[in-house]
Amino acid sequence: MDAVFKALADESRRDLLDHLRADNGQTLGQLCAGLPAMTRQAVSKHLGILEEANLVATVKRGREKLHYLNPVPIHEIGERWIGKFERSRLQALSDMKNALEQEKSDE
Amino acid sequence: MDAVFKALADESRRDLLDHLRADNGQTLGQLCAGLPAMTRQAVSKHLGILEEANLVATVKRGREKLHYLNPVPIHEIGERWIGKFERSRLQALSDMKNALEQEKSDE
DNA sequence: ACAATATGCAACCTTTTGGTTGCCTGTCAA
DNA sequence: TTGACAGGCAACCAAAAGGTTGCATATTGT
Repeated sequence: MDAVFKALADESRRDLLDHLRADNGQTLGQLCAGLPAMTRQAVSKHLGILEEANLVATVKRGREKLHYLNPVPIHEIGERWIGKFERSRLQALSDMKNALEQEKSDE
Repeated sequence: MDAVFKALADESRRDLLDHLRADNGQTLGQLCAGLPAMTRQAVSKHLGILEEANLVATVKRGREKLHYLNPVPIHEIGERWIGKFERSRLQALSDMKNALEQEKSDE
């Protein structure tokens, strides 16, 4: 679990997860295009860390490598500090918040 | 949100959250007693970081300061990368896992 | 008032981390 | 086969993070 938290501690890596969530199964090159402020080697290093933390799974296809977001470790974070009752209460709250924001963007 | 992930990146701070989850509202001194491998100043620093990340809320009572775990930011982590459908699926899986572990410890 | 208790603040040091540059390997298409 | 494309590896550097020591402040009980 330590690797998961360490991996999530960096903004660039969270951005990478965001990009994968928006478009799953991207190659290193594609992800680099989405983060122009970083060299390919830096992105590659970050992906390595995310992969080691089991937050992304990869499939090699020819000379390219596809990256997929794995949500399981993220889900397990909540299991650690949030009780069963608290969870449904918090979920209700954030659902309500989302709904309100939805309404707001509709008007 | 950055502060939250940074705060959770450290094992000692996660331990502190565990201790608070087990027994909410502890003072600095009490928490130190639970982590004998660290000086009071180190624990204090960690608590400061957790407080800044809004993961713990504090109440001053006389000369002591009580620390309470705040689960809201933790819950919001899942909201970022886990979709609505995925969430219920993952929850069902971990509930099943917990149930199986429960049975196992009963026998 | 005063000593003990509970915590806060700041300077300092060591390790870890994010990032870069440079070079190497493997795969595809002409 | 050969050049271009996709990615991997390693050494190195600057910045950030965790931890310690030392001292200061505030509250409590006698």
